[in-house]
Order: sequence, then C-alpha cells, then structure tokens
Amino acid sequence: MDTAQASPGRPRNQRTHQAILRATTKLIEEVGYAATSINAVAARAGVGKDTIYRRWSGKAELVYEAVFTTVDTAPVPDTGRMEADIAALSQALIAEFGAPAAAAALPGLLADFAADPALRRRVRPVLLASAKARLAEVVDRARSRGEIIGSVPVDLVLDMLAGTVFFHVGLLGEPPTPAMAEELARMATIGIGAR
Amino acid sequence: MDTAQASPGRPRNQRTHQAILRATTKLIEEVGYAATSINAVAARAGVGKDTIYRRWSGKAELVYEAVFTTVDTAPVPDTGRMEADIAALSQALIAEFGAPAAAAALPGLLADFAADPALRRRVRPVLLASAKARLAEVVDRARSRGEIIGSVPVDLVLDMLAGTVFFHVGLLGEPPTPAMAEELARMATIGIGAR
Amino acid sequence: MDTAQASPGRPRNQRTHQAILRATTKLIEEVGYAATSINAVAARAGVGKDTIYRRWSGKAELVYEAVFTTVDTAPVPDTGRMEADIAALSQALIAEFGAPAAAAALPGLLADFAADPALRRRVRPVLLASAKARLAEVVDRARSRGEIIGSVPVDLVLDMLAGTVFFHVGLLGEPPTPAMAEELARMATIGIGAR
Amino acid sequence: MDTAQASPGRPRNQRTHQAILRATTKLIEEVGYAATSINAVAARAGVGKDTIYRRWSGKAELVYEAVFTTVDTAPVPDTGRMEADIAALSQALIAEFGAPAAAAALPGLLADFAADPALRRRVRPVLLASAKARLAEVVDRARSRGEIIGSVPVDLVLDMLAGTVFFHVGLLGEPPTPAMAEELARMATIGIGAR
DNA sequence: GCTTAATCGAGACGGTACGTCGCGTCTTGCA
DNA sequence: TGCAAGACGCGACGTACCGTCTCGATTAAGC
Repeated sequence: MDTAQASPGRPRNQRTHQAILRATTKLIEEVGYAATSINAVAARAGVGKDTIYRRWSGKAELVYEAVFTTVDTAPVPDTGRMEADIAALSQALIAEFGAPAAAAALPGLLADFAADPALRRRVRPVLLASAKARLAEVVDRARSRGEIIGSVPVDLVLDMLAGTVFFHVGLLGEPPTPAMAEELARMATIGIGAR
Repeated sequence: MDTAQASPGRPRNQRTHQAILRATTKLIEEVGYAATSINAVAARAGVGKDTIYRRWSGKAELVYEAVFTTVDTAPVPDTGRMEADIAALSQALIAEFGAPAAAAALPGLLADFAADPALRRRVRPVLLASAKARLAEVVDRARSRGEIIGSVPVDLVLDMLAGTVFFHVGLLGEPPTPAMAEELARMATIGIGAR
Repeated sequence: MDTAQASPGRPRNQRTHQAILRATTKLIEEVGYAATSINAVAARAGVGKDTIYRRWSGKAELVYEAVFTTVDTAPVPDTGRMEADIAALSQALIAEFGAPAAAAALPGLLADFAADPALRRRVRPVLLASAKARLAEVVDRARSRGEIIGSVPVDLVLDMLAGTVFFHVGLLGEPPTPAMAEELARMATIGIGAR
Repeated sequence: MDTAQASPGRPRNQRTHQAILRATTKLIEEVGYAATSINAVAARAGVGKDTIYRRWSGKAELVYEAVFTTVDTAPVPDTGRMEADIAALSQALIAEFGAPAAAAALPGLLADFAADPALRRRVRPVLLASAKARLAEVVDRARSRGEIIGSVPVDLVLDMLAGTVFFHVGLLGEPPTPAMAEELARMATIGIGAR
C-alpha cells in the first residue's frame, strides 16, 4: 500500500522539514509560544519563510506538529485491573502535556485553536486520538471482564486530564507535580470506575 | 476606612471606566479575544488609548476585569449533604466559565497569563479565589459533620473544573452541554467524597 | 491667509519629515532608485515604516518629493532677446534633471509613474509646473515685444528638454555634458523661435 | 557563414522561444511592465522558469527582445530634400516608440537599464542602431548634395526623439498624438538643418 | 541501438521587500 | 492632572518575485 504518488517538480526536502521542526521546538522551549515568530523560526532553521508557509498554515499548525507528534510507542497497559490501567494511561498523558515544550506551547496553541474554527476542526480529531484509542481499549477490556457496565465518557475524561494540566500550567507556569499527577489520575480512575 | 486619597489634578471619570469595560465585553463576544485590540476598544468606547493604559497594564488585565468580575452573590449551598453542595458549586463554576464572553476570552487570556509571569502572579490568586472559599466552606462543614476525614485537594478540583471546561471550549468552540456539566460535576463530587 | 487648521492629536514632527527626505536623497545617490527600499530609508532615518507611509503613498512619491522639490528661486531671465532667455531656462532645466540625485531617480520614478495612473495624475501637473510658468512668461514677453506670432508648444518643449536628458541618462548612466546641454538648449530655442 | 555549431545534447526548441516572446508581449500590453513577472510569463507560455533564464538574463532583456526587435524593412527615405527625409525618419521613430507594447514597456525598461550598467552596455548600442544608421545615411546624402556643412549631433537627435516620446508617455500614459509627432519631427528637422 | 548530455515542465528553495497591523509610549491642545 | 486624538519606533505578519536548484522525463546527435 505504497502511496508514493510522486508529484511533478522538485520534491520537498525532508531534512529541511526536520530542521524547521527542530528550530521550532528549541524556540518554544527557550522563549515560549508568544515570542516564537515565524521569522525567528525561519532564521534559526536557515530557511525562507515561504518554505514554512508551504507546509504549515501558520504558527499554530507548525508548533502543534513540532510538539505533539511524538507517537505513542508504548504498549497499552494491561494489568488485569482497570484501575491500574487507567492510572498508567493518565500518568502518561499528564507526562506528555506537562513536558517542557508541551507545557510552554499548550496555552498559546489552545488560544489559536479557539480563534480559528477551521484550524480547530483540523486538529481536534488528531490531538487526543491516540490517547482516546488507548483508553477505549482499556475500557473495552474491562467491560469484557465484567468490571463495568454501561457507557463511559471517554472524551470527557480526556478533556479533564488534558484540561486540568493545561489550566494548572497556564496559571502557575510550572509543570504538574508528581503528587498532583497521581491525585488527578486517581480522580479519573474513580470517575470511570464508579459508574 | 475611606481610602479616597484625593490626588491632585482632575479625578478619573468612572463613567469612562465603565464604558471601556462594556466596549471590551462587546468586542470579545463579537470578534473574540484575538481580534479584540486595545485600539478597537478605545475607538468603540470613544476613548483615548492612554486612558486605557492608565488603568490596565494591557489587553489581558482589561479583558480579565471586564469578563471575570461578576461577584458571586448567591449564598453558599448548604443542603446538609456534601455531594449535593459540591454538585451545586460545580454547576455554578461551569456555568461561569462556559458563558459566552468567558468562553471566548478564556483561551487567549490563559495564553497571555502563561506568557507573562508578573501578570500571572497578579491574577492567579484572584481568579478562583471566590470559588475556592466557597468550596472550602462546603468541605469544612462536611468535615464537622463527620462526612470526611483528612485533607481535600481543593485547588486540584478547581483546576479540574475550570480546565476541563476551558479545554473543551478551546477545542470545540462551543460551551459545554448541560449533560457534560452534570457528568463533570459528579466526577468532582466523587473525587472528593471517595477519600 | 494662514491655513494653520490645527488638526486634533499629536502633530507630525517636521524634523522627522526632513530626516526621512534626507535619508532618501542620500540613499538614492549612493545605491540608486531600485536598491532604495522603504525599509532602508526607515532604518537610515531612524524611523518606523508607518511614519513614512503616513506621509507618502510609496517609494515614488517619497523620492519625488525628496529629489524634485527644490523651489526655483532664481528670477526669470529677462535679457530682452527671447533666444537668450530660452537658452538660460533650458540650461537651468537640464541642470536640474542632470543633477546626481535627479539623474539617479528619474528613470525609476518615470517607470513608477507610468505604472500607476493615480500617482501619475497627482504628480504630472506639479513636476514641470514651475518650468512651464517661467517659459510661458518668457514667451509672453517675447510676444508683447513682437518677436513671435501665434502659439508656442510649451508642453512639448518641456517634454523634449526633460525627456532627452532622461533618455540620455537612462541609457548612458551619466549626466549630460555641458556641450550636449548647450546643443539641446539651442535646439529648443530654434524650435520655438523659428515659427 | 553557417554558424550552426551543433552542441551535444537536446537542442533548444524554437517554438518554445517564440511562445515565450508572444506571452511576454501579451502580458506587457495587458498589465504593463511592472506587473509582468517572469513567473507570469512562464505560466502563460506553459514553460518552466529555467527555460526563460537559459535564454535571457532577466525581465529587461526578455521584454526588450519581445518588444523592440521589429526590424526596419522600409527603405531609407530619399526625397532629395533633407528636411523631408528627416521628417519621415522622425515620424517612423515616433511611431515605433509610441506603439502600445513599446509605450507600455519603455519606462520600466529604461529604469532597469539605468539600474544595471552591464545590461545598459549590452543594449545601448543596439537600441537605436538602426535608426542611427538611417539618419546618418540621410545626413551624408545631404552633405554630399551640399545642403549642410560640418558635423551633425546624430545621437542627440535620436535621444531627443525617443526621450520626448518616452517622457510624454510616462507622464501622460497615452501615446503621442499625430499633431505632437509632427511638431516634434519639425523641431528635429530644424535642429539639424539650421546649422 | 545505446549512450550521452543538454532541454523541458514543474515547483521547492533561501532571500528580500512589500504594505498592514497592533503594540505601548509620546506629545499636542483643551477641560 | 485627565482626556481624545493621533504620531511615533518597533517588529511580526503573510504575500509576491527573485534567480537558483533539483526532480523525472524527453530528445537529438555521436558512437
């Protein structure tokens, strides 16, 4: 199923692509989202601005790809007990959203998403997709074991985990403490389990 | 303790003050946070830019005051059962953050807070202060009734309620549905109660 | 007839105005019209780009004012013989259009005028207005002395003088030699006189 | 003297060459010199940009070839009277420079020549070469008939004819009227004859 | 017939300038 | 001193071309 589909003309340089993403991540970590301009990214990556706009619609999409495209390679936790599985997933999600670059990017990113409906529609289904699939798998397994009956508000739980971290970071400027992460994970677990 | 503190020169006009806040709220609702510029607010309020900067440090503080300074006049719920009290508080908080102007302002506001430590420090203690006091009161009453023992992560619960709404709004562009609000309130209630 | 007409708000700074014009003239002389960018003028004058665009519509208008607004203070020649008067006027016009900054600016300026009808309409009546008035005066005096009868193609003569210099400069890159200037002045003189 | 000089590799396509020149002329007439970009020419001609740069150094050379390479096939006028001959030549030159495409291209072309010494040197001797040869022939014949003695400023006359038309066109945006052309031709004729 | 090498359409690429916008500060004259 | 108006220096925005480059696919002429 090789969708090579060679288009005419000079192909885009993958090294350039990576250089831009790297420069973006660096800048986000060093000066934050607001102070990261397309101009600066271009200069840092040794690239023309057009080369950036040719691939991304603007700062939001660029930063999103640079910061949130770490594929989850870890296997879905399967301890046999739903609570433990959900706790593991929650910890992972919190770690992802609390990581330096992510924490620095999230507030600005969310603001830009909120301001642009089209952008929002493009990103929304992707942002939490992986986490959603994993959580759904855990829940399904629990259901087949008879641990729970009825539906589970998967989307809500994800919004809760991500949103809490985001809000905390936005207002405190610091990543969540492990203690808080644990507390939060427990809350999510109970929220699902106690139905 | 009348802190009139009459300074020399012409005193500031309170009607002007209100006109600026009104114009700000209108603009936020009509065009959103990003497109609301100080220039536009000044023009809309029929006011010079300096008159705005003399009172607020910038867009974030102005919008914050315009949108989030509705004093909670309702009495703290006291049904005799903690669960019901918390549910009521949660519903109120969700309603406040899900209101049109608030929902439109929150993402941008949080982003600006995240970008400016000084601003963050100034706003942080105020933003959820009222809600925090009310929740603490409810919890204290429950404790004196013997319903719970040990500490309660009040801050976390508030971050969770506000953050979830914010994240949902930022990514969906719509205020939370009543159903979701109920579900979320229950989650918070259980999260606290089940300790 | 003092048209002060004080408009509200902070008045424009005349020193800034002059600094911009000076920077423009310098740049034109140093790097030529094409390489003179608004960006560069702004940097050189220590001024924001807006401050330039607030006063002029673009490079063409700016350069035009910087280079071609040297008011003719010399009195209209009046030797008693039309030929000598016209020769003097021609020499003056040629000198004006052959001056370093003017010679460097003219080709690009004309090209921009040609490309923008609105701009053309705005500049056209002003560009040769002074020269036209002086020539008309000389011709009138000659007519009243009985030296000539009938009409005189004043516009054509001016286009000829300016155009020849311009074309010469554009294709040679050098100001016209005194010899050529004299020859050209004579041609104009004869062209008018011999009617 | 067949300078075929067959080089290895695929030979250049002459139809492509013509297609580019045609597209250039069309664009010049439709949108003017300034708005005629190499990009646009390439798109219009269905050609890659390299194919253009392989043949011409840039817009100026391309437009010059597209617009000013109509070889004078008409015989040099020979009426027996110099004045009539010169008038005929002048009329022809004015017509050439006043033609739609030429009038649209000239100002920008001259500006580019003025900005680039190398380009100027390459084009200068060619631009008026044909006209110069014809004028020289007419003058020589007149001299051998004894009509004139001494030298004649041939270059100056050509600059004058071309420059006047150019200046007029650049500032008015319209081709010269027949009346003006006649007047101008007469001026050139007298300018030469009256020596 | 096979190689060789330049040409072709397409479009990516690093640059530079564009003209606009918003920022937060300043400078007027008037109240 | 407050205030409306608006000039000011700054710097980012997203776009348009520039002239060069890199693809894969032709297209002759020379071997």
